[in-house]
Amino acid sequence: MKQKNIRIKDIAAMAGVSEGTVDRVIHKRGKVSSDAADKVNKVLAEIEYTPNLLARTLGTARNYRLIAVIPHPESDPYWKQSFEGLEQGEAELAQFGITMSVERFFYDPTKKESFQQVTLKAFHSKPDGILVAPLFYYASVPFLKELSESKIPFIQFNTRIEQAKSLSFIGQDLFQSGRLAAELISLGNAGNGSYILLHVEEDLPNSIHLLEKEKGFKNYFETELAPQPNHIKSYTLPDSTHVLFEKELQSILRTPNLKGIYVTNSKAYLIATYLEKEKQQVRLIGYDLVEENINYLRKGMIQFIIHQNPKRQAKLGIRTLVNYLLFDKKPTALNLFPLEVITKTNLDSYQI
Amino acid sequence: MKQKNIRIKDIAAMAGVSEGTVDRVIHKRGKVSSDAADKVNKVLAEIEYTPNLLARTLGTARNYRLIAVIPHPESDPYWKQSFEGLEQGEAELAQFGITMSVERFFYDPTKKESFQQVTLKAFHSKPDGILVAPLFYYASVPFLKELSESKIPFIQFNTRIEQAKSLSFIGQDLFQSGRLAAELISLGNAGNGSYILLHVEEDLPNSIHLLEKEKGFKNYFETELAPQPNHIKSYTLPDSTHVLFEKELQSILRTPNLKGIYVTNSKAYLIATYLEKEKQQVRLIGYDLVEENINYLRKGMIQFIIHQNPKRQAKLGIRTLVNYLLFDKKPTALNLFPLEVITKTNLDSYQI
DNA sequence: CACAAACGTGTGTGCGCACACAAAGTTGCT
DNA sequence: AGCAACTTTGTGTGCGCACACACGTTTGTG
Repeated sequence: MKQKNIRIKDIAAMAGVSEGTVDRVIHKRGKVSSDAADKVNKVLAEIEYTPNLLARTLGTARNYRLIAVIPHPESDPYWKQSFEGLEQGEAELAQFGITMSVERFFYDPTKKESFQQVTLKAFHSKPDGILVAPLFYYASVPFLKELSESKIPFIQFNTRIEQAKSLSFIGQDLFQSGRLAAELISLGNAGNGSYILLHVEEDLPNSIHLLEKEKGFKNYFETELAPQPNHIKSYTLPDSTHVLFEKELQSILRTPNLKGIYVTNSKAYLIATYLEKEKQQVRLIGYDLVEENINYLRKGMIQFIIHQNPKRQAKLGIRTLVNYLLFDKKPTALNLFPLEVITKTNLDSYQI
Repeated sequence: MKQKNIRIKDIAAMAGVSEGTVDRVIHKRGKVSSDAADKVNKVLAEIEYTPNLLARTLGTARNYRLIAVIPHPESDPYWKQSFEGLEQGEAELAQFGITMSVERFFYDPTKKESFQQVTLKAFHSKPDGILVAPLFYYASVPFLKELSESKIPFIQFNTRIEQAKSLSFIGQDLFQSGRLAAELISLGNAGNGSYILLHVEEDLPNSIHLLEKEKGFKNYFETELAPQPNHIKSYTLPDSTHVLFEKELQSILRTPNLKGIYVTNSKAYLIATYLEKEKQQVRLIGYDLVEENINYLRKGMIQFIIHQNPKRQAKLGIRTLVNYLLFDKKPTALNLFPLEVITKTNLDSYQI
């Protein structure tokens, strides 16, 4: 005879008290004599009570309000994918009859002020939980601190502010990401060569995440390929519409013995366009499955894309917040996503 | 004012009938006058009714019995991971108070007879659903046909028998997998060279999945690297304890201008051991994150591992069957997993 | 035309839990 | 002792759905 799932009712019977008392003990609502509490706790210690999540949620499910703070989806295809992840996460909830609204607050990823403005608004609307991509370090610190102090649970994703006491961080280890890029760019290129690291269209001082990648990239060459005399240089390129963009890129491409270029964000396609025009053969590595990158990956102008899976990150963010709010499930503090390597050949297997 | 989630009760009110009638229409239980049915259908057409899965499951949830047919977990670390995936999937269910048992039927992956025996047993126990890894082609075809005929829903994973009418296939595109291996093995190796494809400890004629990989591997060289004069050869190696194993491997490793070896299963570490002993530098590519492979990946003796994520495959298999049985959700016929590329550097990001 | 069978429809119950509220028991104080 | 004020305990209700069952209506048959 199988031991069926144990219900509160069963526990009550075993302990010789009423269901209400068991409920009070489990939820620590007080108003229980130490005598009764002991009896219940004794039973709870023996058996392993796992509440039925279905029943729990069905009965309760008040209206939660979540806020997601991310860069504007139109600012970059990458953030568009995050946005879609939010939508998927929300749809998933609807299935379970959970009326949980996910409001989206967008900011301009190139403007710190825009981020500050939006986070202020988010904070004041007092949501039940927040999912935030804190791109700007100095603007994020006080905001996240405020959240902690007012006990609004929040999850960081994509970029991590370490000292913030978030429920969880969802994203990748960017230092390792840089190391991976270095490994892939140097693979099979025995002997000495020059490698370029490019930050394109970015406000570098404000972007810890890019600097992390740079550190990792250089670290790999130092630790793994030390005896080989490789030259690593990093550059920052302005907006591609800027007059200087082309000029500076041209001079970069004239680096002697240039073996590879590592673009630290999703803009590798800008470089690929150039290489194609000049018919120059250099190994090119970038980030994110955005359409332009995919095209150049297919053509063979980009060899590797490191995929961050923004969609899955956002979806998991929503799911994690829900689990916390509804089911009282504490997530792991660090949820590091795999560093996914995409090539021309396995690309299709990653398309949904 | 927000439109709350629409319930059966609401539909009943809108259509001017009772809840029971709506229920009968939705579930096509008959016993409804065409008059009443029309009214309900009209309402259903206007709104988008999404039943509350929580409530639905809570009320029903009879005891389902699933059977998983996989190679014995001790036969190979790979199958151990599948096994763990089954466990995780089952644990997930328990949370929701769903009493669904997942019985495991194991077979010896090197013995067709063992597979036949186990599948027969599985079939006769008349479960509500089956999850099967059909490694043996000829033994699988009649079994899967029987399942179809007796309307037992089943899901194939890992290996796919195309003509079988399974609910879904969960796994990878093995042809592409071979192509990917070819791309990675040839990367940066300009010019001509010799590449070896190795089937280790396998009963080749019975293993379509390995032949698919071989086809893909060769296809890549033909289509993508055609002008380069590369030599591709494939070999089959016996059990590593066999006297011939060492001898044959030695002769293979003496192939002139040998650039890379592609091992089509999880046994790449056997080759790595050898290369290490002989201090030979050859690019080595294999499958699966089993411990021995991981060690050699860390040492740099194996350059790439293609990861099949057996754990996630198995977990998803369970989940898919549950969704089908409990929620009446039809899965996609083909659920192709990404071909994940693991290197020394991104390995840690894949470890859980 | 009466009465049974077939059909159509509405109501009731339980799934397991959370939470509100009523009932019972205890204590303190005059 | 008597009563208020508090503490502890038990019972009831609803979440949305599936399904059983009872009631009401139509149709068929002798």
